[in-house]
Amino acid sequence: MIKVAIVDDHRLFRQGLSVILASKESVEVVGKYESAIELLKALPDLEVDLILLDIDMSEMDGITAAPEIFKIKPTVKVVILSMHLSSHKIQDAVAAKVHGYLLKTSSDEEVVAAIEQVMSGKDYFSKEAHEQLVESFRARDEGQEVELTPREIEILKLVCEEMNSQEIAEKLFISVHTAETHRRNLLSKTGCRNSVGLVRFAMDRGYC
Amino acid sequence: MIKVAIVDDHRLFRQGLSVILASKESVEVVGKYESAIELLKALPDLEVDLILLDIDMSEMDGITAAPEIFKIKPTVKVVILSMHLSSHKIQDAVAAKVHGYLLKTSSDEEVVAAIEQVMSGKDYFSKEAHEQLVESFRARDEGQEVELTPREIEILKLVCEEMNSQEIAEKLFISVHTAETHRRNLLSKTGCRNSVGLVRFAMDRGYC
DNA sequence: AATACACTACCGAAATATGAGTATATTTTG
DNA sequence: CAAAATATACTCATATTTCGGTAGTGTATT
Repeated sequence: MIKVAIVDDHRLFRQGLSVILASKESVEVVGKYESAIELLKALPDLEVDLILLDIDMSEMDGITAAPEIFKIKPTVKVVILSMHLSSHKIQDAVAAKVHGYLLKTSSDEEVVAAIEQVMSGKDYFSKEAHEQLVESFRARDEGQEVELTPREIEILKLVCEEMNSQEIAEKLFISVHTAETHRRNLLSKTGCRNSVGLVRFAMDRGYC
Repeated sequence: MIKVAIVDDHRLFRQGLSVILASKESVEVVGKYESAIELLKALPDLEVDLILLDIDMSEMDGITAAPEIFKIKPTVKVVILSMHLSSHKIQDAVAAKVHGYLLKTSSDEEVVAAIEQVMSGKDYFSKEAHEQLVESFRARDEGQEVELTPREIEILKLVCEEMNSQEIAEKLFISVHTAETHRRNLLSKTGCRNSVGLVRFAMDRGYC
């Protein structure tokens, strides 16, 4: 029996998945948590083989939580359960060294298959996630992997709050020129045409 | 036994909820659909008392679907199951005359309670949804109920696509002045400070 | 020591957006 | 039909963004 924990802030989903998995022969649900923080608290005393981790959670998202999980229990397996097919999230998930990525549109059979495969030592990425990943690598070859500096991210967030360069400068105690330079660099790095593009970029990346 | 149908594009959620509800005495799940369109197709021949309807679906969202459902089966009850607590969505749901609004963070007991209450003829709105609704009405008293004209929505969408007034004008075969006027009206109606605010507004309203 | 990078700051100019008005044609609606 | 709402177009003025440069300073890495 594979000991599985479920982390998802939607109680109905958590309970439903738990009932489904409980009916499977190879799987045993040993814990349900409504946030990554709760899981992290319980983890040291938890006997668990694999964690099904939601991404979109309010307090701490799954991808941030994964490294923390591995710090506490380096041998535990982590499989991401996500709603949407965001290429950045998949890339982040891979970078966080999770062992699998599933969509909530999957069937229960696929979840069990993924759990079993991951426990056997192989990673499991759903077909859609896999395709998205391949596409991302292609796009990377084509040219751009957008890497923002911490300061740029800071400026980006303020742009998203409807602030103009003047206000950003005042808020960060820098010159307007500097704020403008950062904005220009943001535009050129992201390939956006204007601030509208920046907001969309920021939202896609989860910066706001 | 109350005959219930479930509409949600996440198969795991759909199946999980179905299993949960199947174990309840008063409820019988008579159908599961992964999109509103599928449900609408099946509806004429479906004996159903109440439909649990997800909001965030790719093809047709729940709130758009509700009126179509009532056209086909005027007596059926509709309860919205949503992930997030967006005040606009709740308002839209109320406007669409659905009979209930639940969050996916609810417990299974609350879902059953809601189903039973709605079937008894009363509406059921979760505590959080109710509070949000009260707040919205307060905000309405304070001043603004933002109503955009179809043309304004059209301009708004193009703004969200990183187009400037010149390009919008060309695209819509109107003068730049007109495009600019629409933009300014959008800013003043929504109370936003710049285009960045407009994008966020548009996203919140589901225009993009 | 040299190189690279991030952050900072500036200049000048062109393109766009925003603010405050006015005005008219068309469509919708009571 | 008349009134109201909507879409259209304009002027003048100012603010802001965007684009093209250049460049010093500190820090980390090779």
